[in-house]
Amino acid sequence: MSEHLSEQEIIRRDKLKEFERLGIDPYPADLFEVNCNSLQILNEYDDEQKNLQEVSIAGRLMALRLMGKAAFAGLEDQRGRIQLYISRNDLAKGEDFTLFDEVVKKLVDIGDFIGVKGYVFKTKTGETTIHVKEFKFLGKALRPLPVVKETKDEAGNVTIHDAFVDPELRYRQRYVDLVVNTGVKETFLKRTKMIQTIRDYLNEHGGIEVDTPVLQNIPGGAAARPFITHHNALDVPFYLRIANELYLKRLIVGGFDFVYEFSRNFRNEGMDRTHNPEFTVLEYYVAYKDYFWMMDFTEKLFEKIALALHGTTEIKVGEQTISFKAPFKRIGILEAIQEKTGTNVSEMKEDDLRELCKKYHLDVNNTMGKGKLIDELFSELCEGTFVQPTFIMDYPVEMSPLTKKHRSKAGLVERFELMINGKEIANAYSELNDPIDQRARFEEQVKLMERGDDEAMFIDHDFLRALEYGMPPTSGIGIGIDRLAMLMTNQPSIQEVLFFPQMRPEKSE
RNA sequence: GAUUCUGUAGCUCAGCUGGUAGAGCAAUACACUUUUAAUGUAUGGGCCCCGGGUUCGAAUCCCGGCAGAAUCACCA
Repeated sequence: MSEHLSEQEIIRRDKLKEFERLGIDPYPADLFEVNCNSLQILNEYDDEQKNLQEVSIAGRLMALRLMGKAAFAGLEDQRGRIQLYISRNDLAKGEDFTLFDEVVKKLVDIGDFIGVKGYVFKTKTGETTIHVKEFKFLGKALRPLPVVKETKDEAGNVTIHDAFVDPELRYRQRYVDLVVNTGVKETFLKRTKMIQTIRDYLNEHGGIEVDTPVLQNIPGGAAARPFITHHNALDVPFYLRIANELYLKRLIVGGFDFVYEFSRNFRNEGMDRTHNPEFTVLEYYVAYKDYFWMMDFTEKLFEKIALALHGTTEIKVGEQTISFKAPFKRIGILEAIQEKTGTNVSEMKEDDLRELCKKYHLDVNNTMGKGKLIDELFSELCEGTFVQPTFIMDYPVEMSPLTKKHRSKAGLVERFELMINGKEIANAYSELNDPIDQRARFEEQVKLMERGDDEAMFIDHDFLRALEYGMPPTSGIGIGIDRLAMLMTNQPSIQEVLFFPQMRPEKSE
């Protein structure tokens, strides 16, 4: 860190010496008893009853207006902001006015932590305020916070002055963003509530939350480039997981009927407003179920989340209003392509599919098999058009090496993806539990790899061994938690729903 | 990875065809016991992202870095 201090930082450091001179510890160790919060006071204070006459509250000083022998301050705690009224006489100890004249008027800065005790009242202008009787300094801020102010016009429209908006500063110094920008905390609290809702729902239905390895010998369960690392004692490479699917299925083999994990996954790929190198996927696997059951179960979950967060199933996302009311629309991928292009691709050969892709100016090459070409057609021409929640069903077998073959449609598998607002939010299937078929599918992947597909899967022999011991029919799903959080909080970028989105390291000085 | 735009005070931003810096808020000092973007008066604060070049002279023009944003490509 730079040794260079700004004028304001030097002044704040000098104030520490003043505290010392006055015998006040600017970083006291003892606890400060808090008996309420700002939101409670604003909600519960009744000027007729004169309740809340002994409140004790602590937080960060975010505004200070000195008025000679009195002062108004804004105190911000976890729940919001409350005004304080501080008068010189109230803080006096006999004839000693040090606390007001020195501490409040000179040494306290915006950003400092303070604790106060007093009674609640309403000012002339009707603002609920704490009349401070006791004042305790709790912690000095040596760096000045950006000062963001709000004004309201007659219509009640809020104007924000000097907003702290530079995305780089906001993400690198999220702690400042959280302090200064109202609404940021709200987004993250909603994310937490969303995860709690999911956990409750899964637990209610018999789900068992588990943890499986992040460091894996074989990065399986998805098609993606992994991060690689090295274990010194064993002198072997390890991969950071790109998915946890194969481990959860091993647990189904082991006799658990319903397991789930919020899995932090890592993929060594590009980053943009919908991709972070580490991201969270919820996966759950339920024995003796198929993908139809999974659709029913999952749409109810989404409806529940919407209700828990917004009290309604209609949610505004950007320009769109999305209805999370179950049931969701269901359509086969081939039907979806036919709907958009007018071409029936179900009987087409690989070369014809490649020609069709070229007709739509899609970027294709010879390493792409039939399945990948269909996937290309769908994701380029169709995916973005599904705004309302829609289950896209029955994918080509080539793209789905871990999925059970369709019970009646040749060449397809029992898989669905859930599209919302033009994005894939979930991916699920009737799990492939035939070990001989699974081995053959892995071998297909090896051939793709030999053709140059750098995202084809590795063979996981231990996983095959597990399947050979027998796995019950099972349905499993993966849900992109960050993307779901973006939808549910109406945020346009993944960085807004991750506390600390990945960024290039700051240059050290 | 490609293209476009951006980088000036703690924060938000001005700064023209080149003449070595400005505003508001914040800070400092004084006044003010119900203010609320408090007010009034005064004051201080800058490696103009970094490194080269052109020039008598560069925040400004040119080249090269670095960092960020937006769009596109790959992916969830």
